[in-house]
Amino acid sequence: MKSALSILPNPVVRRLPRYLTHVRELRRADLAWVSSRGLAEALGLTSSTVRQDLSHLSLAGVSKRGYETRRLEEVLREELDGRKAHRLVIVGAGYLGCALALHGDLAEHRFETCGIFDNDVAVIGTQVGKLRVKPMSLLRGVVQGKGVEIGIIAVPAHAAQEVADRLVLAGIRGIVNLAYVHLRVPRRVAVVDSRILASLQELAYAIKTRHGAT
Amino acid sequence: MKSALSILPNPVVRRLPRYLTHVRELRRADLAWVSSRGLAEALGLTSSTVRQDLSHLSLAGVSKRGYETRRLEEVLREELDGRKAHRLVIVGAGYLGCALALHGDLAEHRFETCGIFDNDVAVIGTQVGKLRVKPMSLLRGVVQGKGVEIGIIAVPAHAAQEVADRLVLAGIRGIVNLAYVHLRVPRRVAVVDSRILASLQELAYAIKTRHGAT
DNA sequence: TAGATTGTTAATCGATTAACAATC
DNA sequence: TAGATTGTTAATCGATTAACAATC
Repeated sequence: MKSALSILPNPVVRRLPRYLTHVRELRRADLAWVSSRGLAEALGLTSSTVRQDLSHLSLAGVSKRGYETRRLEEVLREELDGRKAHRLVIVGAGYLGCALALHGDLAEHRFETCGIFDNDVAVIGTQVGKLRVKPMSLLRGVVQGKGVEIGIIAVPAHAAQEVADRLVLAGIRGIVNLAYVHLRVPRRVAVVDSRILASLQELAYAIKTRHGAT
Repeated sequence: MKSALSILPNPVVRRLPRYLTHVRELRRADLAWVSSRGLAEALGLTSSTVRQDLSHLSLAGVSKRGYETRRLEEVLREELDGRKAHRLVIVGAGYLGCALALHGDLAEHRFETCGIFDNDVAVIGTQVGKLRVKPMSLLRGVVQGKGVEIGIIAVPAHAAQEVADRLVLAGIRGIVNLAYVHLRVPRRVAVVDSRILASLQELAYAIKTRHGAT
């Protein structure tokens, strides 16, 4: 059992949400314990990998029983969602941006949407859930005023780089990029690409080579 | 230069879309050549990695000049999008499903949307772009009738497993899962998770540990 | 107790990086 | 020509898996 603030290897970080979603299922089914073998089989890993991964968390398994699902969910959420809320803004109020703004899961995981922005006068001012779409000119003020850390780019590919530049200028620390373009940003800003088209391409490749993937 | 049908390591497959999107930028800027070093710097890799990656493709670089951007885009698209179209269905006609259905990029990369489905009578029958939302009862017929290979799950988490089951039953070969749940499917079916919440969590972690990522 | 399961160390595997001869 | 850049081999690094003593 290590300190929760040690730096986890990236492959581990990317597996944590999978553990979390599976463990929630187990809890829903009222299972109080799960073994490394059980997790491994459900997620397509080896039990060794599971034990290695979980050894990074503040959690102790119990011989013969495994890990307590309640505690496991707790530490996974703590590791993934952190202790304080993450503030974010969404840029782009098309279907994709609206889907995000209306998506209750984010708030449930301590991601707080502080604004949604667009440059189209036809949508500026319209209501999306509890938010009203704001013009891009107000982006900087909101980011700095509310201490927003994260920007989600939900605009068409051709506009994404410009949006990224404005987010960087506003002082954002990380970007989730949903557009199918490569963004250039200063090194201090972290970017995670999350693009359905890229996922489709990965999947098509996996199918072509007859080979399950996740 | 190897045959394009050799099996690429997964880390390579996941980098290919990034090369592709960057190379398109270069072409737009009318740059005819790019070196491994140029690509590496733009994408945050080493030039060694770039040369290793590209050596898997049917493409030869030229000493002193690098790779021809036109040809590079061509082989990347061939590798990623394949030669024939991939047929897909979207399940869930909420904002997210509609965003996908209306998203021109898919068709441009040879992903052909053959249907959009929902079980809500309020949306069944409504028009989304060129498609009309169909009831779930017609899923199987469409999948089998049109030879659909891929299903995209764009429904709330609590409904995702059931949708996955129906897609599997219909004979789908791969699933892109946008819901924040872990799906259980038979081994022959490939699943790629593409979840914005997981990307946010990965990003939050990267920010926390002061560390750029992609 | 006997058997199952953890936590951890050591072994293996695979991916990334370095290095350099070949080449334009 | 001299210098830059590829393609590839070898070295390094890191992640996954195997193995097993400790433990409940």
